[in-house]
Amino acid sequence: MARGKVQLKRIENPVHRQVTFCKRRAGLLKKAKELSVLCDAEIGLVIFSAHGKLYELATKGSMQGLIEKYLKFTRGTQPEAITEPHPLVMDAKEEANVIKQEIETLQKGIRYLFGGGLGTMAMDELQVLEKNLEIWMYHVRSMKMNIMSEEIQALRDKVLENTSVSNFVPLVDTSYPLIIQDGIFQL
Amino acid sequence: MARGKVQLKRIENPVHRQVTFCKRRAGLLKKAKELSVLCDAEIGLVIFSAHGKLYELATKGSMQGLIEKYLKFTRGTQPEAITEPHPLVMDAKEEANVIKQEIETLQKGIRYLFGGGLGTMAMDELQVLEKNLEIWMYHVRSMKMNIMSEEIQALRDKVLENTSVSNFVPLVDTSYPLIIQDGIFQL
DNA sequence: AGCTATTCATAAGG
DNA sequence: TCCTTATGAATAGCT
Repeated sequence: MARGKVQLKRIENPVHRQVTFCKRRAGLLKKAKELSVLCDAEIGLVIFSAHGKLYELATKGSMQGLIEKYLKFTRGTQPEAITEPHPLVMDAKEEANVIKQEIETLQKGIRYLFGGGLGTMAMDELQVLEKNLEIWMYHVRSMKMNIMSEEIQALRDKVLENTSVSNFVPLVDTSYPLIIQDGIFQL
Repeated sequence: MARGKVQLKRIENPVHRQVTFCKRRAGLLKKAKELSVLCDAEIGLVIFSAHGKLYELATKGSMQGLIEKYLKFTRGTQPEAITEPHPLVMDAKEEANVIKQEIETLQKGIRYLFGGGLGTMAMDELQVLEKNLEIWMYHVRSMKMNIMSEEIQALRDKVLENTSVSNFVPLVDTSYPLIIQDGIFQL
């Protein structure tokens, strides 16, 4: 474009990224409108910013109508799509929604760290993020303890090697697992 | 654009219109992809040609997922939005794929943050990760406390409004900062 | 938010 | 449809 060729990768500088997002978003929406008018096409454009804000455009009619048209169109193309709301499937869907929500919150949290406080998170989102951080912390500490207990075991073996007849009493009992089994916490 | 300024109206010549449609459609799709990559945005673009042919683009995940996200988003904004059972039953496989992709992105973010895979981390790396998690937790809790103290202040103002002569004694003193100033910890 | 130097997109023509 | 080219648009880097 201008004063420097663009790299086709995520712009790391948050300020640059935000500025570019504003400019290019405007450009994209304009182009979409132009194409629709010039060539008599029906266009729907949905943009979710990295911070979750929504920008949209629907030429000819509403986005709702366009979505329905799209779904009807793709139904015909993909005949194996499920058309029956099976109770079991619905349960799985529900669960998937919960997970998606959590992922979104986590992403927001990461972006908050990256962008240096650009995001504005609500209380409930913060609660989820905090809980997940605790879970991660648990994992990290589990791994640390794993490493430590392995090291202890190795040292102990060494000690036993050097004292064939040993009256060494371990300070820490590693015959039972020191840490809780991994996988108890699920994101 | 070139060799002649464009008129913002439907191109009457069908051949010209078709050619322009092809070119500009390609350009629009390209621009949408670029915006998504450069600015980390999630974009959905649907184009129905005048003859009813569909062209589409969904960055990050599937169009189905994006449509669901969009509808969820607009449900909250538009209370009078359609709440009738939408034919949006996505098959579980597709949904799982979307989620997996999101998780991958999330992991990428984490790996980027802490540099290195979680699976094969040495003790010193784990120490760094643990410390970063603590810092993150600090940020999250600071934000929570910010929100809470703001709420307390707002409630207090309300109470003072309603009791012109007040003998109300605050339980928490917010005349001094409740939380440590943000930005003390630096990644 | 504006400004300009550049790069990009593309209308017209072959 | 693809290539070329002249030219209008978009926009990156600054301020």
